[in-house]
Amino acid sequence: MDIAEVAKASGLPASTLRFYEGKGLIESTGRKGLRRIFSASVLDRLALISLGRSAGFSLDEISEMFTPQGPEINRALLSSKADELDKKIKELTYIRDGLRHAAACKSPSHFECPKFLQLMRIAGKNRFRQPNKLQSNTLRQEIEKNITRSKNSSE
Amino acid sequence: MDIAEVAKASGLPASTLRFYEGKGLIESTGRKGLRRIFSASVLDRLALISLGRSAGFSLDEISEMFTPQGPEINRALLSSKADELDKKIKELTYIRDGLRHAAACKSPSHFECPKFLQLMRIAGKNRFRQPNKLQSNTLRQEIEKNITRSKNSSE
DNA sequence: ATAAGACTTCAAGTCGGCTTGAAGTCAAGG
DNA sequence: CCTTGACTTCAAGCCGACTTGAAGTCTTAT
Repeated sequence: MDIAEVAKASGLPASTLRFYEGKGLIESTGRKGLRRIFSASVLDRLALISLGRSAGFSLDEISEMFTPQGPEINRALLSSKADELDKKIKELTYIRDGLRHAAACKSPSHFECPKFLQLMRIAGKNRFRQPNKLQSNTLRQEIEKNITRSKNSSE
Repeated sequence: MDIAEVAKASGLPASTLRFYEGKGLIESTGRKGLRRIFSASVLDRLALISLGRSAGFSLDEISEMFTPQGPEINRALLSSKADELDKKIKELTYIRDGLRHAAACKSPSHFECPKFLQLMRIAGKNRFRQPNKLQSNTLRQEIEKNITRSKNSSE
């Protein structure tokens, strides 16, 4: 497929596809003259990237998930990401309930509604000043530590 | 409280507080010389802003939730936001399950695992090329339409 | 053979959400 | 009183994720 076909099939502009290729997120299988040729499997990959983005992962994080440096790190990383998502889901659930309640509540100001405040407090637990980008360094380091540990213990 | 106290109590840097004030997200109750004075209630507000941010809302969206132009729009907006969150939560749940499965799955490549692909397909339903910022224009317009409609019908 | 038009590269621009820096003001303690 | 250091303003800078524009190359249809 050429880039226009991929663009159409994926819904992403060609500029984004080039950008992603530059970042190493996708690969073209070759060139015909200057023009990139993609295999259809790039569509799965793009779907996954899109999904990852919408789950709040950065492009760099997504490419980490894709490019396993060993067979294990990928799984560990994946499941750490799943845990992250799990926390996020719980948080969002509280916030959603808070919003729903606020929308229905008769209190003149939401700050005067104890139920709302409580939901917000639960939602805000152990999260204040969370960074813009998830600090995957820490995450990464943890995983690497684990792997090192398990390598060591198996030697 | 002066800005340093608010900063300490909220965990946000003073620069962010000034920035938020500039955006109209928070207000200082006065000045002492040049220095801003805040009332303690700004902390609730900041907690809410933080929460909203972590729910993925932009500062502009958050300020819309705060500044009701009528008594009704706020509730309608809030509950639209809750619906948005609900969709997001469902999506994230599928993605999380997908990641968990991928982490546990024996297939050499995730693309070869039918279960994973299926989860990803469900997660990806009706979402491809979702914008960076939620297009709250549309949302807003819808709400305004509703309000206009209900005003008209009640007149 | 040539012209249109789809592709290419690379640099620069955009947007949101802040942060940083320079230059100035002011309150409080010694 | 005067220094110090926490505050102030305003402009510019930064990061991620793209988009846009200019200038060039190729394919293809006539």
